[in-house]
Amino acid sequence: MQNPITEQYDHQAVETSAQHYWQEHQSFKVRVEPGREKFYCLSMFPYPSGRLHMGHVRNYTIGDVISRFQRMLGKNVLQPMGWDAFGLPAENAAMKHNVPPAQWTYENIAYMRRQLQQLGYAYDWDREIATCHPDYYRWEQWFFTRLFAKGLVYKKEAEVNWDPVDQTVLANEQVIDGRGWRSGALVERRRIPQWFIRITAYAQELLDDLDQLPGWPERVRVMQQNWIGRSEGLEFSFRVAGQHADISVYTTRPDTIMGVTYVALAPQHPLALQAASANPALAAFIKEQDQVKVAEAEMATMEKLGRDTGFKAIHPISGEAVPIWIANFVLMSYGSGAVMSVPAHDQRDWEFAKKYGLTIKQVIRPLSADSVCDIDKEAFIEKGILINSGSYDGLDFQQAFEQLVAFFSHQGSGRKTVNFRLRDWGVSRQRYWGTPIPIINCQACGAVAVPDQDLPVLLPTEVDFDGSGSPIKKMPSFYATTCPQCGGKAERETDTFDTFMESSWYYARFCCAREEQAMLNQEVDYWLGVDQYIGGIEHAILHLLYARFFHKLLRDEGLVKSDEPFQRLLTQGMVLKDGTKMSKSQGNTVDPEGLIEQYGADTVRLYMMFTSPPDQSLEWSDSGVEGASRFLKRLWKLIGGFTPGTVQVAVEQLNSAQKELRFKTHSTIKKVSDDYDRRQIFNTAIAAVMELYNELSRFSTRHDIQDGGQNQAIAQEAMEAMVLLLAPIVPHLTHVLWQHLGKAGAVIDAPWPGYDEHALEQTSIAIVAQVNGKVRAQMSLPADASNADLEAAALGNAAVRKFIEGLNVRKVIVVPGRLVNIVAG
RNA sequence: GCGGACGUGGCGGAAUUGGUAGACGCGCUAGAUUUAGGUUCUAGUAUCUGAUGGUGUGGGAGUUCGAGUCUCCCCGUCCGCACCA
Repeated sequence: MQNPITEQYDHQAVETSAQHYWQEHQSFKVRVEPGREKFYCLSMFPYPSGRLHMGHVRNYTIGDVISRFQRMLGKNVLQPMGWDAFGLPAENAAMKHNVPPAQWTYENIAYMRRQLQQLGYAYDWDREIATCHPDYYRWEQWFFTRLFAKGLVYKKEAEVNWDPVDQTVLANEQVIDGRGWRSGALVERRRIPQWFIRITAYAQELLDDLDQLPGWPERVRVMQQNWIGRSEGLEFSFRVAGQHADISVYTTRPDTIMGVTYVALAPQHPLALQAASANPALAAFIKEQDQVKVAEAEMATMEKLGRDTGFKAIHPISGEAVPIWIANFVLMSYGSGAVMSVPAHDQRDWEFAKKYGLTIKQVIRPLSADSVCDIDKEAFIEKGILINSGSYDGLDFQQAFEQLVAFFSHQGSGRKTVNFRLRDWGVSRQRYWGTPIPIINCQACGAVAVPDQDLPVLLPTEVDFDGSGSPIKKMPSFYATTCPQCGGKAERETDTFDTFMESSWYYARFCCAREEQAMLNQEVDYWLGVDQYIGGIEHAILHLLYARFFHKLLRDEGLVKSDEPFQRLLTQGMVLKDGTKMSKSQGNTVDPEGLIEQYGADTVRLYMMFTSPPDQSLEWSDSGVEGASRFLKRLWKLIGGFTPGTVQVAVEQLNSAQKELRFKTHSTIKKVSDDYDRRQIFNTAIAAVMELYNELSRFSTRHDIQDGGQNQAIAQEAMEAMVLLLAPIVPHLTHVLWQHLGKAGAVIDAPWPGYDEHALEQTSIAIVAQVNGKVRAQMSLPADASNADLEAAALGNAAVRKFIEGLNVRKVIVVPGRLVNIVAG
């Protein structure tokens, strides 16, 4: 290999040289090393859509910087990469370009893998995973059959979008303005049997264990908390006058029960349907509400609408008869699809009551005089003291809650209930390009799991893809089979799994990616949990919740030992251009490949890390890339043009200029180390190194840094620090410069630099003198000056005296090492 | 509507524990080199003022010797959830 040290920075030569070295030495291949501290750094794996976009580059650069930093700290770092390879885009591409989804996917993977390698990411490619490969999805099928045996999965009917022309199920994104995206036909709602996993059985644990995740951003935890949506309340029933059926309701405000003036039903509620069967006007109203629900955009501004059913409910305490209404704001999918309505103390109930002239009865009064309570203007929704509630008068919320729960429990007509907003996870997709669900349906035996020895259920890749539904639904060679239990004729499930299934456990499979005999092996005990996970905020809820859930399922199957998969989470911000998200549909993308060609991978990496903190959005700027490139050229020129010497730094012999530069070097090491490790803010780390560069550059114009003495030694120390501190961000350039500085071994194997406390000690420090909080003078004082010395220096300062002349000094505040503030008046 | 984050030069952003606001980079201005342009280098660059100095972190109040940072109210932007009983 040609020596890439040339006068001009040749990024191509530099990057080829470094990448060759890593490949030859298998630098990033890792194995379990018991007793050695590990670090597992994972970036969310990409969908192989064809080419990398800037969002990928940002995500993977952040992960690579953290990985390389941890490696320099001496840890055994696992950084794997793979492909979230199943999904709808492959099917769309198949139809558009007439190429089988498998071929399209594998071609994209090959292309994107090369792009990632160009960027110099330190991945252990021996662990590469593609989720569409049977070696991967077979274990997902196996695991599903374990859950099936435990009763953690079940089948029930659920709604899908049905295109009556194409005779196919549509994903939500394929429904545009209520019509199929290809046929343009009005989409219908159909109920078909689908598989569900009981995530609700883990709802409480998923909520509680958020407390075990201090390394996650607060907002992600809050989002998950809201999504799980736990509430405590009372569940009880109303008898319906003249009917057998009761109406079960759930309330979080049992204290307002004496204020119930009507009961509201969801349009789909059984009693609503019963009332409609004898009343065409009601039936029409219900049908109308069903249609409105399809157009979700209108939900936001929807007016509250309802109809009286004519039925009366009997209040369980007062025995009073109250009307039963159908209301469009009551959801069939939450609670029991019916609510007790207390218009005085619930704003929705209040609006509804006002509109239809229903009674409003106040039963709560404010606790304090500050609260505004005007039932004529709006509902009073705060908790307070009960009134107009018979024997419950005078109680507060908590007392009323307990007494009412006791009352209903004693009667056997109600109980305290915990409700979750979280629904069970529907995993069936009526799609081709996904993991086949390993179930055989037998007329006699019902749903039977595919036995272990028959796994995997292979997804045929030689398919005729015409786009009207999944091809395997039309392939008897796939679905015709026999029942594993009775041996009779049976059919396979032709649905495939939601692709969130694959991404819910890939982090664990990376620990033992080539294991052929099991889903996971004991290597996961060494590598898990993931110490640092990096990905987009758009996955804050679904992916991260499903993966947490799956981890608990794996734990309960004895496959992993911990409760949570991801210890520390970094959610990187979007890449924007002209103020909006960079995306194909916006037509404002910048192709990373062209940039890498023009400027090199290091410039692209540096720019990405320098422009914004990782969790904030990044505004694209072409001139910013130029700036990053300029800095690397300057660095190259300074260090590449320097000849390293053999003289050691002799701390005791330094003059003040040398001491100053050395102070800068070591304070930079200290600051940058903290930025990488604790703060995870890289733009300020780079800025600090730039400052050190500027100082060294100034030093080199005033002093001969090739003097064979201390100037050279101190300059060299600064250069070595800069190379090491930038190594995680611009690994190629620093690889070559490290060699140039005459160091043995590669920079990736160099230890992270420590700083010398002694170098941080200063003999004199700058102190600010303030008068009444305003800066009036800068003073240079000995570092060991006492508070009294500082005060005396400030009071004696000519500039300060001008401002306190004729005033009484009332107080002097001394902040050691920083400032003196004189309060005078 | 509810929940969360945020608001600092022409721009991206810095100020980590309440202690010199504007680090670093971009852009811009002037000069040097080269000169066809670009590159590179040097100096300057919040704002008002001739200067001393005054003003300044969305607006208003407050706490403090001292507030970009803490408290309250208002305005605005972004994100999430969308009638959750």
